[in-house]
Amino acid sequence: MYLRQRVKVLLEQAVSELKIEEHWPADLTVIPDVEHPASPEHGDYSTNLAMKLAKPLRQSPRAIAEKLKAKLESQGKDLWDGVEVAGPGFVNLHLNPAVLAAEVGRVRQGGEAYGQDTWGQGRKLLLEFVSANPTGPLNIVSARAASVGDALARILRSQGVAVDTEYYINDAGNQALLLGESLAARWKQSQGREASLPEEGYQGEYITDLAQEIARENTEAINRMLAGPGPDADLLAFFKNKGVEKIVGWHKLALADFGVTFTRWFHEIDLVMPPQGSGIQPVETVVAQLKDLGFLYEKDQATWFRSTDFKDDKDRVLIKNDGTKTYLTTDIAYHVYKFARGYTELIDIWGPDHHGYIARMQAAMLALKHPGDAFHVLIAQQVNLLENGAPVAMSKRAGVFITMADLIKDVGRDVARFFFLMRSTDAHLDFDLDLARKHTDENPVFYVQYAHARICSILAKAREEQWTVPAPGNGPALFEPMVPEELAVVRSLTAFPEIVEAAARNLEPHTVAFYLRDLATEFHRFYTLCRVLDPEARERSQARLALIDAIRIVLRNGLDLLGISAPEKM
RNA sequence: GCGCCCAUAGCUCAAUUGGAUAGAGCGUCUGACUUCGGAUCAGAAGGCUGGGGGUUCAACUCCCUCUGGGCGCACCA
Repeated sequence: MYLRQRVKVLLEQAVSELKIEEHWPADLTVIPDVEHPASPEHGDYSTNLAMKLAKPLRQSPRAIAEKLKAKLESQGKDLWDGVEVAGPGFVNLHLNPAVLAAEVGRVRQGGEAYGQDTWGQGRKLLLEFVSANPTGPLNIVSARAASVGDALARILRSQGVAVDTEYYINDAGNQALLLGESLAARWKQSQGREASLPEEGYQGEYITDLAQEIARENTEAINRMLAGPGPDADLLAFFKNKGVEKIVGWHKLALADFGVTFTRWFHEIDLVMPPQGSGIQPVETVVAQLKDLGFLYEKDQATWFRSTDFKDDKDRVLIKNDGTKTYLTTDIAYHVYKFARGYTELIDIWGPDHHGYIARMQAAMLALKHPGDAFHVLIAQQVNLLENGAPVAMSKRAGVFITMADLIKDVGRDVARFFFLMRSTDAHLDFDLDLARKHTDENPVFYVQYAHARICSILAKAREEQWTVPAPGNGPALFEPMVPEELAVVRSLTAFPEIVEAAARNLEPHTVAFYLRDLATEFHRFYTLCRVLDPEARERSQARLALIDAIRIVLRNGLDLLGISAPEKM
């Protein structure tokens, strides 16, 4: 049990005892907030419990705080250096430095598992992200979504949540058709035949290149089609299928280069025509369900879903008057299929242009009786690439843009990931390419990695010089009193599990990135002021070796949660 | 016009989800090791948290309103 959890338990015990002794109402339920005060004078932990109880108990917060203080003092005697009531009714808890020192051993004993927890066990979650149309290379927003999704998966898993990740390939709709038409047109043009790109077709140069590539690899098949009964239709379908396959291949490659893998790549087409034995309910089933539930109606020869029953702005068409289904229809079926596979929670990460889409999908999930909190959408906001202080102009339509693969090649995997994870997901992000390219102290990712490498270097030197590094768990405790820099860094170490837990609960991976930067700062400060290997003070040196080893572990574990490497040398 | 997101130091962003004196990085200025990695550290300057009103012990955080930005508002995806 991590430190704060122990404090919470003590607090809960105190309340339940006071309930009896003070005749507090038995049905009194409070969840104690135990937090780190902003100011160190206010202790290691502090709770606002007394203020929260003031109203239901009709007593002054300070009086309640005094009672809590007395209880805590007697119960956790060996934990505290002091307990005090402060301000309007805070109870501030100062930890005994020996307790803090012991945490170093706990970190080292935990090793890779330090920071992991089990409260998420029993949750079965499907995280869907990127899911870009297979009509062109992945863009920068996809890179951001990939960073966030992958980090979230790692963070949630570390808390015991069973997470699968999935990529949805939109290969059954208009966009895929347009891709096929664009490819076919470009190929025909290359053959000197009359053809023009469709109105909304894809114009990028990669289309022309891809068309050539497909033609080159499939000359026989194409010749057969040309000689067949319906060459145009055959060619369209052929180029569509081959094009999607190729582009999905690009996506897989770019993501693999980025260190992002998915449990499953799911094809939209499988909902339209479920493969034999797949157990997938075709999209019509969902339409029928919604109809049975009374949420559908006919208007203007189309079938509408009354999503306004669930707070959507307007009702949505599911089946168009030409008989085909909208994107939403298949997407609803997809999400139903996610639930059908036993996932109790769905999280989707969407691009900024889809936020208007959230309400209708939530409406559908509610209509189909899935609890409102079982489906959650995160928006990965827009990314502006900056170069020489000015935005990099990009136009997807014209095919002029920097792809995810370009970016990774340019700045590297670790830098790209860290930059994306330095911002909260739903905030716009300015990505400074010049800064990202710099391998200097200005680049924040190196600051954190450098701390790790520096520690590894000291540990290597210690081995070289035959220092004994105390074994995890039973090494000498840090001597007392610890200097302020040591105390500060140990406090940061004890906060790590709390940070990861909060990041998982709130789906905010960026807090881990901020934490790591702060921890690196604490270490660098400690390093500057405190010599680790000092022949004049062997015992203290051993304690400090244990300390930096604990820091190393937390830095590595934290970087790992973000999918970023922890180099031993730089 | 309607809906959602955003507005915090010169710039880019945090703020433990309603907690105590709003914090970092970059930039600017001033400093620091003869020794474990200077990709480092210390200090200074910098703020009416866009404006106004409200809710309460407590508001950057919640509610209302105004201003200024972004994005949506398809029988596209």
